[in-house]
Amino acid sequence: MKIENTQVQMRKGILEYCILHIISRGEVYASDMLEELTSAKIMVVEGTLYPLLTRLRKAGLVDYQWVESTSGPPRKYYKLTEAGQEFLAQLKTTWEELVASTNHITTNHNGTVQPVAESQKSKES
Amino acid sequence: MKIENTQVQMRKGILEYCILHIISRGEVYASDMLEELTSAKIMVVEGTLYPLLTRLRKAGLVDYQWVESTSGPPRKYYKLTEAGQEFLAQLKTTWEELVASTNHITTNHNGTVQPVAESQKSKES
DNA sequence: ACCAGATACCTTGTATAACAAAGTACTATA
DNA sequence: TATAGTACTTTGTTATACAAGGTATCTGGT
Repeated sequence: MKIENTQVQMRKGILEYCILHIISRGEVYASDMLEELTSAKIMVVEGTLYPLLTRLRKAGLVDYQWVESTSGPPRKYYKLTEAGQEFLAQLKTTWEELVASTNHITTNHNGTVQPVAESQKSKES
Repeated sequence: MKIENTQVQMRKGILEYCILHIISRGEVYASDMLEELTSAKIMVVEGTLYPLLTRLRKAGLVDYQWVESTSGPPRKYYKLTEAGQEFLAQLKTTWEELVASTNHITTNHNGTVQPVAESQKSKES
């Protein structure tokens, strides 16, 4: 079990939340998102972002329009749909509850368990 | 894309962190953990917890001993190994950074993007 | 006109992990 | 010796992050 795997797991879901948030603040294209996520120290790569954006679009949470660039190929500028805004609001609740729950557990909300008495121990198998 | 999926994703990784934390506070067996996680509103089921505990043990992060119960079959009481304690410390850092990064993005750390001018828009494809 | 480099987006294959559901095993009680 | 309750295990399914490689468009130099 590598620490990297767990870190990846932790990012999952949060990524979706962060991306919806970034899109909610104004129209952006993929490189904008990558830049913002990277500067916030949330690692993402293209191979993760593009399929995620496709999933969000297929689910009707985001929509995009092609916009020509003055310095390269056209870009897909994304924005939230109405359904996306509702979804984001739900995610916000989920996230906040999850952080609260985690804090509850990790801030030594202690006192439930006692060490097992030697006399009760059975043989190791 | 169902909200449940994203909620599941969000729990991933966090779960591992919470379980290691619970184990770090004293010897517990699976039902203890389920109870604590449930009361903290973090949903888990047996089919998730047991394989996770097996993974943690194979990775040398936790260890257990069989302890006879006065009211049923014997139980596996888990505790952290030294490697598990180090791992937990690393996870703590990862988690805190992730919360900070997410807050950074979601507390409208705004101002990067402008709406796209109508004149720049290309035709929808 | 052509080519190199930069930019933007897409696809395929692999590995991991949560979950549902069904199964095994042990204990106490009637 | 059934029955119920507790504890632990396993199998199959599904979702998704990521690495790596691919396609398409535009600009600037020659």
